Amino acid sequence: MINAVAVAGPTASGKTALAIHLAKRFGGEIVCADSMQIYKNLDIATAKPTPDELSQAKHWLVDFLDPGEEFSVADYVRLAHEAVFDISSRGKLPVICGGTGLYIDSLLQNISFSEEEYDPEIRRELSEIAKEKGGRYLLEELRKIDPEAASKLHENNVKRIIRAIEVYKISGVTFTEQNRMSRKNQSPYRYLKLVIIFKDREILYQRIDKRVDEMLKIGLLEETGRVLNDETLKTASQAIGYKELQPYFSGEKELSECVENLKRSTRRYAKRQITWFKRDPEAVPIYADSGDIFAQAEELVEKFLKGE
RNA sequence: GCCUCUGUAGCUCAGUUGGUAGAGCAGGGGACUGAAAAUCCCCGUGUCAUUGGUUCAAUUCCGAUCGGAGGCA
Repeated sequence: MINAVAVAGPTASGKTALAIHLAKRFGGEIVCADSMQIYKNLDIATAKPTPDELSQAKHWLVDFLDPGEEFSVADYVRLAHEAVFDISSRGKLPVICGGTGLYIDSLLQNISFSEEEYDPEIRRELSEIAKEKGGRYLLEELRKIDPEAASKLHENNVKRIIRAIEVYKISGVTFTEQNRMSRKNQSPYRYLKLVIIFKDREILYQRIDKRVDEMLKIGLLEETGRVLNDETLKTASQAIGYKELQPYFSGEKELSECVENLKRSTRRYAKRQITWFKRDPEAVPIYADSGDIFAQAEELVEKFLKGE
């Protein structure tokens, strides 16, 4: 079994600083678990670790992918396993840090993803059908092949319906069955998953507002201008920041209004992250509004490394 | 000082020809296996400013008081 520590939590909760602290304290290296910080050139909006922070601990999977490239959990898990194995093989402690719950859990729980099991062509066709006949129709199609998956999806969630049908069309295995299979391989990790919690959400929201203002000061507008001109962007164009500021660049809205929207989007994102993290019974909470998260985390990691 | 308008959910407001009220936004809860910073679902009780009066019944009508906005001088 490989020991690994994960630092999770909502955006602006202080994950980056905590992970660096733990890496220094326990001889660790950081593996990023953030779906946006992986991209090159998107620095400010993604709150990527600064050059100074990057120099304090070795980081993996940050700032390495061209923003024109597509990326998915499957890609992430493959690369992250490699990184964790590499770190561990040299006697260092892998510290997985990021806000993308799906990535963290898929890695730690060793969810299996087979090769090449997605097809943009099928997605395009299915989304055409959804547009013409509606999500309800697609959902009924799915019900014929995988009633269990269909029962869990709402007709408006076209993206998920499409994915479930796609899996069956490509592999002949239902989405439900495929998910079951994906959990068959035991995890090679013994892990401690820390989650930063704010009991008083207002405090987190204040930090978010402050950080957005800070991003604007250090050049978020310039970065956004560059990003908006780049039409090759795929996944990266979904990053919070650029899409909220876009109406300012097109002259449709005042900057102040866009900034408010950006703060709101970030708050809502944080809320979704909180929902994700708090349902995991394995997560160990550390409380950010009632004390020193460094000290709390250190103590927990020490115990974990000792074997309990 | 006088006149007019106004005071209803955190905010902006609607409404009840008198039977204790509802939208948008904000916010809250939840789902989540190849786009996940994405995608999707669910959630509106609040001293109807305060205080008297009329009434079987007042947030709704009347008076006073206290806020706010505008006008006159």
